[in-house]
Amino acid sequence: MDFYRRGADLVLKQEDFDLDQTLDCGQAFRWERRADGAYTGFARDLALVIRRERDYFVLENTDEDTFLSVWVRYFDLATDYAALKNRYADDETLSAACRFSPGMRLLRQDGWEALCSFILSQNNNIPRIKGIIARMCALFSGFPTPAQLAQAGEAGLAPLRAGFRARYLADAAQKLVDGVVRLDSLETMSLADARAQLMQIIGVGTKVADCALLYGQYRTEVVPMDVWMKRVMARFYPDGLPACTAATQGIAQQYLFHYIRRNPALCAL
DNA sequence: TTCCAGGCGTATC
DNA sequence: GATACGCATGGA
Repeated sequence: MDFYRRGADLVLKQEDFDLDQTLDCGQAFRWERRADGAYTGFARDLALVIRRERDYFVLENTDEDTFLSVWVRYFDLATDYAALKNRYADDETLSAACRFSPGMRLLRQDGWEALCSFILSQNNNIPRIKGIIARMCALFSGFPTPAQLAQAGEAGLAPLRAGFRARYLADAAQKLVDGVVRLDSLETMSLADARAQLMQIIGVGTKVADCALLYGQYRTEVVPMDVWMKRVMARFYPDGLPACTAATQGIAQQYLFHYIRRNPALCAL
């Protein structure tokens, strides 16, 4: 990681980082790709335009303080992905997945946003998930707080066209407002306790809870088992993920998920 | 028209 | 604990 200020922008030299592979791989739903390849999106309420330029990235209108305090963490720039991929190279399938998207990184998203996003993901497809979240942000002039969603209630969320998931979203919001569910200690809690905490919410089962923990709390030991990962496990890992994934199985999962989504024939029997 | 989508709640065995 | 089914919505 090497960076410097250039006018109003911040220039970043960063290996193992590709915008398409990181921002359009099914982990975050609020980044939009412009025709020129730049991405516009948010970490919490902080907006960013980021683009690739030759051998570096440009973060528009970003100073060093904001970069260091927000974006280094959000893009997980302090983690050595070359070292991770080197370890994963012991496994043939994982090695192929890493070669397929060598610039993928695990985003450290806001916990509440990740929870909402993956509540909305169930029995749904990615373009529609993005659409629902876009309508939600439009309705509330930004990503809504739990209090805003709770006040809107299930009926107030009708414009989102989220279907049966509106009730789940409203329940999550209400339980956070009431303090029944707390997100602030999920990062350090035992995995069992963290899952149990989240699964008090109607519409949050093991898979959604695990996504909330991986993408919203950086619990990299968690592997969300969606239909695609179940296919990957059945086809390549009947005895479980290899030992080389160690405590970062969640990141390994993201390489595998993206690989199989873009190459579904690999799991055809 | 029918099927399917980063699942979950409920009923039933 | 395993399995079957409905669920809102919209694109293929």
